Amino acid sequence: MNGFDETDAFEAAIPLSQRAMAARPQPYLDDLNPAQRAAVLALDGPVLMLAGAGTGKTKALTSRIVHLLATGKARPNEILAVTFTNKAAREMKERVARMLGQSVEGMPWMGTFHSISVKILRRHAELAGLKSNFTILDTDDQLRLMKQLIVAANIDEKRWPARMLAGLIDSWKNRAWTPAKVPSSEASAYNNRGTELYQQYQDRLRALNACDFGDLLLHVVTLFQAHPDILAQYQRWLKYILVDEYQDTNVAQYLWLRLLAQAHRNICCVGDDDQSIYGWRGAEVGNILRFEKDFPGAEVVRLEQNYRSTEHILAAASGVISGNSDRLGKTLWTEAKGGEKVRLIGHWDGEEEARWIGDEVEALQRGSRSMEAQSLDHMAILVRASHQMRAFEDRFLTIGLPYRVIGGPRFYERLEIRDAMAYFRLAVSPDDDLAFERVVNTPKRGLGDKAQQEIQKTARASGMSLLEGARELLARGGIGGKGAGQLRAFVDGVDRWHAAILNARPEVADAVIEPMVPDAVPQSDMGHVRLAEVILEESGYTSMWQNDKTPEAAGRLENLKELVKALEQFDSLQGFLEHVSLIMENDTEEAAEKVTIMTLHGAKGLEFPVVFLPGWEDGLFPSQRSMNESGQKGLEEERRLAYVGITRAERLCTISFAANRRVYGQWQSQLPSRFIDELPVPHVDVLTPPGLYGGGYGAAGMGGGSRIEERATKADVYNSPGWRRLQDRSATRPISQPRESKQQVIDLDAVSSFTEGDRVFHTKFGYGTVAAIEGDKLDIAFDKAGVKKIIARFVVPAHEADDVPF
DNA sequence: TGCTTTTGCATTTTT
DNA sequence: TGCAAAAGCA
Repeated sequence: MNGFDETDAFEAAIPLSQRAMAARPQPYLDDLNPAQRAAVLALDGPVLMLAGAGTGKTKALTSRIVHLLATGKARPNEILAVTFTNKAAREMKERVARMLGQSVEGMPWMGTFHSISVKILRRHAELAGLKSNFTILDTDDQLRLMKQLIVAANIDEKRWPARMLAGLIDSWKNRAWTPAKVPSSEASAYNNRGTELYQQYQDRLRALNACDFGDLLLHVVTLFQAHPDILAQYQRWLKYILVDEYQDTNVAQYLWLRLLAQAHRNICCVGDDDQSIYGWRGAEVGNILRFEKDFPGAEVVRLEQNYRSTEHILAAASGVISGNSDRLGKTLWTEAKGGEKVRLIGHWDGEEEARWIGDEVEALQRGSRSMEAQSLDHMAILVRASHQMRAFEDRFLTIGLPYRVIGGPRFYERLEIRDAMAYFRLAVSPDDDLAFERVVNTPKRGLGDKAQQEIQKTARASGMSLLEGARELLARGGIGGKGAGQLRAFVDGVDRWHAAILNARPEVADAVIEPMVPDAVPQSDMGHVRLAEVILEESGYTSMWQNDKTPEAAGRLENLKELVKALEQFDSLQGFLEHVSLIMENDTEEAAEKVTIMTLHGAKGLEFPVVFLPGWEDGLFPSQRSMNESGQKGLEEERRLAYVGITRAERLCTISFAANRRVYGQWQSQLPSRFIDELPVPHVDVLTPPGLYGGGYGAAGMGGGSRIEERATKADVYNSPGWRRLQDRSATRPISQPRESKQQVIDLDAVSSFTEGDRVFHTKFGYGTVAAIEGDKLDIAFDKAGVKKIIARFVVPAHEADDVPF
């Protein structure tokens, strides 16, 4: 048992001289506005800081920490400061350090819910039925485990997918329900077998000495509930609690906090109910709405002065969010007057929208608008769903506009990285069965389903790990032919690597707590880095990719190299594994200037001078699914998402929608988002239909390039049903010209305007792609009709043809 | 076992 | 439409 050695966290060196701090003047207070100062000064008792977008919440939060230290109310190791993301935790650390003028190594309780939970849980693992060196499973492992249970339970995995079970169990854990506590109202979940499988899953996890993410919080909560003495110790230690993004807490996190805070009640929650956008993953807006009831006598401070956006942008955002009920209510204001109104523009279809935004980005980059030239880094396109990104990527690729997509696959989620990590896990703990399964036949060792099932059976029969099972199977010759030799080599390899780890650092044999984030100087022994290379070499994993001739192989080897390099910053393999299981991020900040494309969710907490918000169409945004599944609640969350989107913009915010959009390959006519009607008219500029300048088919300047500057004089144009206007537009928009002249336009430009790869439409053959060009004849690969040779003037660019009948 | 064809499906995502 | 996973085939 490793009870309270009181080593790292509690007895950590306290780098600050309390007396010096207390005597020092407090210049950080002068930097704050009255509301911020009030939030900082109210150190004792419960405080709810309602911080609107861009109101300097992090500043207030960090000042508060500094103030706690400066007044001597708390020592650095007595402050619990919780965030959701590692990024937020890092930022807070950096800012506190900067304000103090020294490092925050003495603040061990500043981190994410999960990282702090791990720290607590490792100390008391045995009380949760685990060993302190438990592993943290990733989603992959989780699903694999559940699949096994589902198969074992004779459930048709088609009808009841593992994903569904995973989601269900996750939602239960978010509500802090252990299997025993799942209410009977949930009994019908997952074909009536949800609770049963949940129990089995937890049993399996315990047997594997593993946790999933939900467990980290859940175990801590149940631990605190079952052991008041332990809870009391933490309550005594953690005198002051600060919580960021409180509106995003789920029930488990809420209980976690309440348990820790209930003794001294020095809890300061910072959040914005209007920015609660994670209800679908368990966040309870109710937590923040209920704060004053939970903590009677709480001081509520509103930060409403906004330092980010222009008044028009704020007014537009306020107008939209005011449509929600159940708000705590805030009114953002700014001293900055003037600026551009929020721009609103409708487009014919999604492609045109992408084209127009691309052109706008370029115009802004050149500085040809009323704004000085803007770096691409200052511009962002924020979409509701990631599939919307494609249109922009396509367009930006064709015009050569550098962009970055945030939210792609992460480094640590890549196949090769997970494989390599599984090898490391196996080396660290050879009884990690999930890791074993993952790599026992990667690279191919001739161990197919049959051989693996034999191993499983042997292991299960004598209740040992898969590695031991394999060992025994080999010993009694239960496995034949070529697989045997390779399995032998694999088992020996794992033994060797494990021995190497024990050798290098004998003291970690029983998994003493490793520092969570290994700061600063790595130890001089390069043992584990070399060992990692050796593992990848000896296992044949590296050569597997070297022999692979697919185009991705080179990249994968690169990634592996990067992984090994990342190891250098840690002082052991297990320290690294711990870090990675909690920190799944890839923040490769590239130097080159690029426009950012990301989801609205991903944009929370960020800001950009110029923001584009495309796809404001009912069904897409607000998302139909959200409304179907969660009704009014869903709609309100979507509205908050709109609010988040608008408030990301500092100076220029452009909202757009398209009349037609291809949804799963089908053309659909779209209605402008209902949120558009909620934009307050005086703060919106309605742009008339865009001209086509530099558009696709070589007709630069043709359609009257300056049309873009025209603005509707009647601001309420968009109050009329938007789609009617769009119908009108379909008749008058410059590029289509009056119908009769269309043919002529094509005649003039057909030959030069098509290039290979263009999408075209033919009245008889339908849609196709230009495969080759010979003079005025095109080889076109039609989607339905095969390849045909067509005279150019008989086809039109595909987007020209998309006059969807109303 | 590995490749090709077919089918089914399709928000938002952190830890 | 386009992708990923599963079935089907050599």
